[in-house]
Amino acid sequence: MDAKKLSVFWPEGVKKTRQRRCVLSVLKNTDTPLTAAELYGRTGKDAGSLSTIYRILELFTQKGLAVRTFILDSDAALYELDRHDHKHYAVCMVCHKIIAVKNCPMEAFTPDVKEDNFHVMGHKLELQGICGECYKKLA
Amino acid sequence: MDAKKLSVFWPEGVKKTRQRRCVLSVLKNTDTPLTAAELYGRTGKDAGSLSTIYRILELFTQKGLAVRTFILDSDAALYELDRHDHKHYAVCMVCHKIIAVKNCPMEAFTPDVKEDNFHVMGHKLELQGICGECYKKLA
DNA sequence: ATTACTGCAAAGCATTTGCAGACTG
DNA sequence: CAGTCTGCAAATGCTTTGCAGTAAT
Repeated sequence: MDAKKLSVFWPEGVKKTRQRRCVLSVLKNTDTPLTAAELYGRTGKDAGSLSTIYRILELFTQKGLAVRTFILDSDAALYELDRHDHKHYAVCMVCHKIIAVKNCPMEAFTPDVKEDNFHVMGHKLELQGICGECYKKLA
Repeated sequence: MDAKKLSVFWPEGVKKTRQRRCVLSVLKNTDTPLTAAELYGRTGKDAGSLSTIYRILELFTQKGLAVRTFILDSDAALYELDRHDHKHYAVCMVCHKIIAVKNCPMEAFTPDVKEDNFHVMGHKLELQGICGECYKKLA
């Protein structure tokens, strides 16, 4: 993750610091969303204190660099680079692995909320189930 | 909400207390999910302390009487009676009103996670947008 | 009576914030 | 150098828990 490549991402007027570079780098090299704590653990503290990581994640989110999500009944927020690829997730109920879903059911769907005159602007879909590996292990 | 009707819901081996009756009654008469705090406020303290409400909600959830959800970027858990009606929600981005969606896009959809051999057992869908009232108010 | 339930207060997480010092541009 | 960012520690908001007292069967 050399600085040149990262600089492509960098928004105007945002200072480059070791911590921010580090957080961006980790996000760039991960394809599943991470919690702030996971990022903290995964960076060997190069990304700074936990509070700094939270601040950086909020900054990135505001600048449109990252997106924040929540998964199921978990209470920790997940962050990932915004790759603009309209992703959804399947979550394994056994090992909690997170798997990207390639296609989206909403593409050809018009939700029936018209009677309320609701203007749909986006959606969030999450599949629950059991991943192949865990399924095999089941008796 | 007389006791007779509520007793239909009551699971075996669970004691009937004023607090539990009260929580069940409020849930029964509401069609949008509520937070523990909302329940607390709405019951005039008949449902007991906040910690009791949390305990009751967890009990109901374990007994299959209620279901727990999370909405978008909110961090508070929502609870509602489990009416087994496969509901989804549309959430207004302005006033945060929650509206039930009548039909489900997943009915005729097979998600493309087969390559991972993922066994889909359920899903969660949430629409984001602006409700009719808020839309009108926008300049 | 026995056993389970409640209230209170304190503890636990994830996340946010105040402030003084450190670093970027 | 000026303005911003970071670290630390304390504060917050939601939720859980320990314990002693209270109520249900």
